[in-house]
Amino acid sequence: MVYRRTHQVVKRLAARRSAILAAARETCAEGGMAAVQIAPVAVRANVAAGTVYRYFPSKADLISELIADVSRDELAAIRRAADAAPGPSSALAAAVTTVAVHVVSHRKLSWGILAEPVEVDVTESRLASRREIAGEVEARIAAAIRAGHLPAQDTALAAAALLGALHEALVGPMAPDNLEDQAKLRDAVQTVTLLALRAVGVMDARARGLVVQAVLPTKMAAGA
Amino acid sequence: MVYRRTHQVVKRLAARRSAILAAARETCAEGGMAAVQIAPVAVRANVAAGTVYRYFPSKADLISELIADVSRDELAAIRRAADAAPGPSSALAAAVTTVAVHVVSHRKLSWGILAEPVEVDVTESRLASRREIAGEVEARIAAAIRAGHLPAQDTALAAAALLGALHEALVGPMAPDNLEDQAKLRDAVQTVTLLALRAVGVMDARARGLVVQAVLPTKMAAGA
DNA sequence: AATGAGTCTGAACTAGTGTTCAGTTCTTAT
DNA sequence: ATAAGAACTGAACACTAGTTCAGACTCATT
Repeated sequence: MVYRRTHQVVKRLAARRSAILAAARETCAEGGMAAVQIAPVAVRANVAAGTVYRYFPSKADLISELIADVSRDELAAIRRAADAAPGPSSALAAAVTTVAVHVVSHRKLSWGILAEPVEVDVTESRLASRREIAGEVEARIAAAIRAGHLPAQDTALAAAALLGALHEALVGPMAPDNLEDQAKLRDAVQTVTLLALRAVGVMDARARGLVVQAVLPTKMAAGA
Repeated sequence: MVYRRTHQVVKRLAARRSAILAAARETCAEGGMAAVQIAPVAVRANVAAGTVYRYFPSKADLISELIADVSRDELAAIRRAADAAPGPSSALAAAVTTVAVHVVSHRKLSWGILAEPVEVDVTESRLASRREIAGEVEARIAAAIRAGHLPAQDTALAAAALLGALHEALVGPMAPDNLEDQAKLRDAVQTVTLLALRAVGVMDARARGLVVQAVLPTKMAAGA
């Protein structure tokens, strides 16, 4: 007798896998990466600890997938925002604003995905995630340069620096902790976006205009 | 009979303490923070594991002191460089350049001090360290603003963003890994310093001049 | 219904390190 | 020289989480 997975079973398995990943994501959003331990995640996903290992070979794999997952969403949001912009400069501004809004909206999650200490080795996955996001930003910078809106420069270094500025100022340990207030949060996003754009050579006055344009239509409390 | 510590003994104890800290520092510089474990550090300092605990209550304390120690040196170097500059703008450029040169010269150590995962909790100490450095940079930014060389802005956020840009571009996982080459390393430092200064509003042409001035006199391979 | 393959459970196992402490060695003061 | 306090040693201990696995359960096939 050959046992064959019925469609229903396949769906259930997929659902369970998603549930585990979702539980990990929620746990990370609430308590940071340190809280993402097998036992609590399993409880949250309504499975036993051992079951997690039927879906993910190890904790490192689970977290790596979590990172990839979150990055995928982030990247999609960046592309959507940038593609909707009228020109290369606004596209760059939109991309940067999107990142800024995302990280302030889910600070613990972002911190966990980006930089928070983890016991297991997820450097590979984090690196890939950063490369994806940085690559997208780099492409937008390059486009703005080609359009003559920015001075020629090392786009890879510029993209890395730009993202580093956003992250450190908005989600790092130095980030202001009173960002509960919507107005202040908005201010912070605008200020940092402005800084980031100036860094790559957008003229100050022009940058202000772009940032205001880009921030206004963005939903500040955009869901995951 | 009262045992009293003789001067010689006091000196030996202090020397041993320093030796342990130095061993920790070297270990971190070579293998990152992950390599800073009690046993290896003890071996390197020529003491037994237990002895470490006569000088530091716990590993967390040891690492915290290490972080404070490195930060102290860094801060001193920044102040020295900035104070030697002729005006507020050059002082800021000198400060930024100093940070850039330091981090690229000791990348593993910097990464370990700044952000590398550690098992024990050293967030307090890292936060303090960042606040010190950021505070100094912030003061220099504020001075340049007062002198009318920079537009008014949130100096705290600007300092955080500026340092974030340097760190991410030069020591983070995205940093180019071919920085062995002195020339490329120098280029990277210049490029990123330029970006950082532009971010806070230094005009592009002026920034180039300041950076060249600041980079030239700096010893690229400055010792710890 | 019976059967066997697939899946789930959760207590037990494992591994790697920080930490302790009884015994040893060194130093000081008489 | 000797006693007592201080410092040092390093093997043993403890703790924390990730991982495993034998048995229980569920589901597809005949």
